[in-house]
Amino acid sequence: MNVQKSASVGRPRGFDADEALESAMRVFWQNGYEGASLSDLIEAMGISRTSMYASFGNKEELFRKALTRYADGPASYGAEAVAEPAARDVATVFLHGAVRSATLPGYPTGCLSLRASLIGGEDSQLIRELLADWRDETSAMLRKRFQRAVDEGDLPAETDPALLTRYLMMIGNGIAVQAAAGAPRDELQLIADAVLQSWPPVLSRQQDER
Amino acid sequence: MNVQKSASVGRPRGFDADEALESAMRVFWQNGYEGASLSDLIEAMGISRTSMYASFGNKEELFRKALTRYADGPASYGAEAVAEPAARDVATVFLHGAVRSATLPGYPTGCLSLRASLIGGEDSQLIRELLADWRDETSAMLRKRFQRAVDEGDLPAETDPALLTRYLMMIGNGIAVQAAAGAPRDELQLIADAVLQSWPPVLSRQQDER
DNA sequence: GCAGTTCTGGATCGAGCGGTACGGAATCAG
DNA sequence: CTGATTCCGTACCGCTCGATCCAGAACTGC
Repeated sequence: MNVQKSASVGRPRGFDADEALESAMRVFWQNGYEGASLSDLIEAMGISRTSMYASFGNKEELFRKALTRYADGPASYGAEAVAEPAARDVATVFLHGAVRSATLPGYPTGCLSLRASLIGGEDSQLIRELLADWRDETSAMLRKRFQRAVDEGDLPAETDPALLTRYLMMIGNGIAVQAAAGAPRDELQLIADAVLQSWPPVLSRQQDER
Repeated sequence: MNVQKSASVGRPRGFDADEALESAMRVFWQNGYEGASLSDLIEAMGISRTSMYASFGNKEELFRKALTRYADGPASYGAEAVAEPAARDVATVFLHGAVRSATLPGYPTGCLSLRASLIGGEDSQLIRELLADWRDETSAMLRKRFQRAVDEGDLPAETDPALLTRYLMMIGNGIAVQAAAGAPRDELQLIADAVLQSWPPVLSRQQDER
């Protein structure tokens, strides 16, 4: 399932599979799944088509591996956030992580998941489902964490953990889009701080405020 | 520049150009620019390739016309918002419009601009610039409106109109992404109301709150 | 040195892309 | 009816897409 190991016998591999995957991740991050052609990918990876297929399977599997690398690297802030001791800290780490990840120097701006998933023809259906699954995993983590916070009295008893999660993910998505549109890190940082100033948000299902 | 009018002499056009453009808009909305192939488009429009080229020019011009239709129709809430009498009303109309537009029954969820612009190869560079220009127009409208509100004392004197605009656009983008991810309208409505509860946001450039 | 195995680069595949050429169909003015 | 004009459907263009074939290069064990 993982990257094909270079065998002990036979001609040794002429490139570093880890560096090649890093390069592929950046191309997918910049151009999305369909927007990244094989020619783009192998040029950035510095290897030939044949080597890519031998080492990574095909384009779809290459993307899966690049996404795993992304989730464990630049986008690991979700897992870090839920480990925080208080709900407010969870939100703080999550949003600051979103800002940092979306404006990493030397990397494309915004979020790989968003860039790759929003659009596409029928053939990238599997990719969109893969990315939806990944986002659902993050959502589930946050929801359980906020449920725990409610149980512990860390959040008001009437808090809806699922809705609060959606609120936080929505802000994170907005940050990623603005970063992709060219917003500088310091402005996004100020915006994230402003959002955190009114934590927790007033998400009442009962009354309509307007 | 606009849709080629059907001439007075010769064989009359066998389809309604307005209905065809509406169908094309939906396909672009659903699949983005590159994700919508000519075959998809003409099938949805119910016309042949030749008729599309004769009436709309080419794929890029068809998209431009679909975008204009989108901006004047489902996405006209930006222009409506800046006509409101107070800054708070501007934000309210803008966010409620974003929620409504992103969850219109019978239309794709989310925002056409986002779906079409986030990714793509080099050939869709012009399209991304076109969409960036459109978003910049909306930004400029809001910024000027908020500047006026500051001048009129409707907003605190230390408010940065550009940053406040970015904040509002960021929330709108987040709503669109969440809608595209399947969030129901009522949840997004609650989230938008929660954002509006803490209006105006505390966007101080001077002090860092953390 | 020699077989066996693995990696590599170039040529190439079928499919789908956006776009076009062309002849027939439908309508106008006379 | 005739000729001019315009619309429409089919077949096709060159190109790029993801993916594969194949011969040769580079390494290990013997």
